[in-house]
Amino acid sequence: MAGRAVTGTPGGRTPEPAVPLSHRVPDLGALELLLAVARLGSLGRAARATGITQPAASSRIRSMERQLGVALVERSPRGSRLTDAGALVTDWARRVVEAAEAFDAGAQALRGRRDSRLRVAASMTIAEYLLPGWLIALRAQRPGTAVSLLAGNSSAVAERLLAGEADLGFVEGLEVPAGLDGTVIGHDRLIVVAAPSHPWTRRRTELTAGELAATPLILRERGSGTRQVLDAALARHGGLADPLLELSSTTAVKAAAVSEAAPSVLSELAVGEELTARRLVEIPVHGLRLGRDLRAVWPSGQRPAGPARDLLGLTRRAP
Amino acid sequence: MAGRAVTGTPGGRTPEPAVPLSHRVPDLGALELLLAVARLGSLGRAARATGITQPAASSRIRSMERQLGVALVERSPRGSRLTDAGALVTDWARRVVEAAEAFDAGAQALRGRRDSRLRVAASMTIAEYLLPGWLIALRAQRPGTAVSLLAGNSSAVAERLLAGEADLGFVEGLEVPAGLDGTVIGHDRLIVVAAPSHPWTRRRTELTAGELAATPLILRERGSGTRQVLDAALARHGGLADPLLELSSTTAVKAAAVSEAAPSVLSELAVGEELTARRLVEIPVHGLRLGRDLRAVWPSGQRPAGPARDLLGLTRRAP
DNA sequence: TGAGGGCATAACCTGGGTTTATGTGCAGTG
DNA sequence: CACTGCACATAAACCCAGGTTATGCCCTCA
Repeated sequence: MAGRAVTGTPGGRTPEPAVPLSHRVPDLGALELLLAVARLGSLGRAARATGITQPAASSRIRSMERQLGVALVERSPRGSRLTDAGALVTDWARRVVEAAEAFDAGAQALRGRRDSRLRVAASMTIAEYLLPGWLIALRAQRPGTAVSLLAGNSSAVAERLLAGEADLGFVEGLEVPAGLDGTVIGHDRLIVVAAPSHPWTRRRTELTAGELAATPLILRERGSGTRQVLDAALARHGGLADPLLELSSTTAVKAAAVSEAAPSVLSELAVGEELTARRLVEIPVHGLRLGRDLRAVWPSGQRPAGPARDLLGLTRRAP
Repeated sequence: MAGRAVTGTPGGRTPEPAVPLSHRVPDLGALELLLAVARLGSLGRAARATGITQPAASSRIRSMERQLGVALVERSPRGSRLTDAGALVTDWARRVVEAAEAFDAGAQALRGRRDSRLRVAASMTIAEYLLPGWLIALRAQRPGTAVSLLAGNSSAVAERLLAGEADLGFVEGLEVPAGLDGTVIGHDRLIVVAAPSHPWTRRRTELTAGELAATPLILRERGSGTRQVLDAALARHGGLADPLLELSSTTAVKAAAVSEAAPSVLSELAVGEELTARRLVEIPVHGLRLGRDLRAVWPSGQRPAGPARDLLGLTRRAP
């Protein structure tokens, strides 16, 4: 039997670094401070904006420069400007801070107690990849809104809504669960991806569903949402071959696909960045549709109002 | 006069939070530890993997749970497993850690002294969005390689290569600078984007280049690479209208496009994530090609060898 | 029932980051 | 030409998050 369940890291992964990442990368506070300096053009103003004193900011920036071995800001008696290297570092820092903002938005919703003003129930994929961005936008637009989040599969989401334990739900799937109304807010598809070095990226003829079904892939474990969709879609093409590797997290699958010599099937949402950076390449498959709608749902009849309506507005394709 | 140069943050931006992000998000060390727990299934093993002792790990996870107000791991006498909320948090944490890894890879190259084994010169866009990913991959594949990075425009890259001060260059543009050989490794295009609520996202007829030229946009300041390309492309369509807003960083432009009522033109690489998360929508423009090739370049005749060859291999579309 | 793996608690230590207080350099101004 | 304002640097004292060592409890398994 070929498909062994493996939970560890795949072969070509970065080895555990001798000195952990956190000792080589400035902490979030320092990165935020750097962004503030870039934005405001002065250490003192940046200090005030981040709620610390000017000497603290000065020392923090200095120790960051020492840690990175690069001068980041040019001090002058009239303010501070980024150096060229500083501008580059700031851009990288911004991506870290943005990820941290998404983390914060999600975590805040997750903590939310039952008395939150807006209770959201969402499927895993949506909760993981889309909700944090929406929540950041919601916070910008309606700063007061407290959100709580419950993540589960479609039927769990439906249950919560029908029990009155959630105000708005998000599900991915082909149809609206019974008892709910909904609207399509976007679309997700499973796509076949491979490392740029894989032979499939050089094919002249399109891959067929049959070929895909016959090829051992790197996949999420059986029972995951994406795995179910894939199993169903390929049933008519001879069924899925035993996977080359079964991993328990989407990220592990991506990492394996990047470094191993095998293709994988993943949600488009999960691999957006890898595709634009060309760490992975999409392989078109002839005649295989693995799309599914993303829907906002609510109990039949009760159109969302108040904060739920605000959030819904942020998520709609084109209102 | 419509186009005022503004460097501050645009209107609808998130206000400076009362308590900074860094106090609401666990630090990188804690996030790394959480990932290790997820991967290894035990606090003790995770502690060892991250170079701390078991009690330290225990206390760190506990304080993270206190901070977030959510139970993340389920302790048992036989190990620790993530809770549902923990799995979600771990996914968000992974994105932060990945951004930090990219930061580290870039910073390490930036620090690289002149004696590094591989000296890379790259254009801003490539250095910002693509190189960090490549460097992570290179580190995984050839752990020893020390890389140094110099970022500048195409002519600066060419100069460095010809002066023998860089081993491999990356440029975006329509042609290979004189004296260099090169190979196309990818493609970038400028695309028109707008917030999902913008009327342009609902057009039935495709936007024309003339309409685009006549519309006040949110743009990078004059002199930036993307601005030059856009100016040139729209010259024959009546020239660019005065911008609605001129901002000095790509991220500021993105933020403004998301929250303001005006479209923008940005590199596809810069907005990949916003597009997949549908915070921005691409607006097709009839008959306007704003593509440019991404090329690896080196001095004529001297085909890259050694580490330069390794890096080149990682970046190629399909070898 | 003893051994071992896994987590929690306690007591103590350390260092990075903070604050307050003060000094230096430059620019614009009456 | 001093004076004032602003920006950054330095110094000294403090604080606490996170680390370590030592130990105990709990559960499982041979």
